[in-house]
Amino acid sequence: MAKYKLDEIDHQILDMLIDNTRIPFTDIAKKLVISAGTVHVRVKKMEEAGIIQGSSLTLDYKKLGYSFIAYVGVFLNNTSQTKFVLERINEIPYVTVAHITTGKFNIFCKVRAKDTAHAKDIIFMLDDIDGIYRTETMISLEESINDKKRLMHTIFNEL
Amino acid sequence: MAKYKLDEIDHQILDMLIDNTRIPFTDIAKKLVISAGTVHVRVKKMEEAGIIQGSSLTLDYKKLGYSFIAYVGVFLNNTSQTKFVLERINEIPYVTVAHITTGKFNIFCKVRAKDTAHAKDIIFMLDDIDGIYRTETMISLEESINDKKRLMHTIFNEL
DNA sequence: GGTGAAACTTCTAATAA
DNA sequence: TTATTAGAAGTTTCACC
Repeated sequence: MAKYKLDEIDHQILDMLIDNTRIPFTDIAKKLVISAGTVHVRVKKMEEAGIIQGSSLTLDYKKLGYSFIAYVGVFLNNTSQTKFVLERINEIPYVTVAHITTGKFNIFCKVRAKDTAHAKDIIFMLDDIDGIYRTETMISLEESINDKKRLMHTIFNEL
Repeated sequence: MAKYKLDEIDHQILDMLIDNTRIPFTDIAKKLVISAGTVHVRVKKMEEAGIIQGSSLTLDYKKLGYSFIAYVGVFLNNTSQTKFVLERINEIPYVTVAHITTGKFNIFCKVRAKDTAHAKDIIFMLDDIDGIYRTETMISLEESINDKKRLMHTIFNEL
C-alpha cells in the first residue's frame, strides 16, 4: 500500500463526515472555505486509498429486538487450529467481532443476541466447534460507553 | 418510547443504507418500486423513532496510525464505585467501548492505541483511577472478524 | 493540486389521490 | 399511506488557474 498522507483539510472533512455521513459536500466546502468539487475529489481519493472503507448506520439494536451483548473468551486445544476455528466462528452472524489475542484467551469474541435463551444457543454453537476446548462468557449488563467518534476527533486534533 | 413497528419496506431501506449511507434515495426507491418521497419520509420516521441513531464512516485505523487494539478487564474494589469509575474512564478517548459485566470482571473496556508504548500509558491511566483495584489486558494480535452488517442483514431477513 | 460554472441528478415538501 | 411534481439543492465534470 502506498503511503498516503492526510492533511489538515482531509482531517476536517473526515471529522465532519464521521458525525453525519450524509452532510452535503457543499456544507463541508462552505465551512472549510473550499469548493465542493475539492471536497468531492478528496473524499474520492480517501476512498481509493482505503482510508475511508465505507459508511454505515448506527442503529438501536434494542429497538430491533437485540438487547443482549456478551463477550466470549475462547480456549483452543491447539493454536494451530486458529484459522479453522475462526472460519467456523465466522459462519455465526451473531458473532460481530473476533480477535486473536494474547493473554488468557486464544480468541476473543463479541456476541449480539436477542435474549439469554438466544445467547445460550450461540454459545453452545461456539462450544461445539471442533478445536474449541472451552469458552468463558462475560455478559454485558450495560453498555456504558460506545464512542469511536470521540477517538476520531482526538486523532484529528493531534495534528 | 412508543413502540415502533418496522415493516418489510423499512427493513429493506435499512438493509441498503447499512452498506452505503450515501446511496441516493432514488436508487432505493427504484429497487423497491416505490417513490423517493416515500423513502425520504420513512427514513425520517425511523430517525425520529430513534431506530436510526446516526451514521458514521468506517475508517482504516491502521492507516491513521492506530494499529493497536486491546481489551481490558477491570476489577473494582467495590461495585458501588462503578458509576464514578465509568465517568473517569469516559475521560479517556482511547477507550472506545466500556461495559458493566457479570463474570470475571466488573467493567470491560476496549482500547485503541497507536502502539504498545501508547497502550501502556492508557492502561496505566486506567490503573490509576480511584476505585480500580486491578486490570487484566488482552492484546489483540489480529482483528479477524468485524462485521455488524452481516448481523443486520440476518436480522432483516428474519421477517 | 484547486476553482467555478455548467449539466446533470437528487432531495424535499406540498399537494393530490 | 403513497404518488406526483416542481423548485431548491447537491453532485460531478471539466476547462482553466
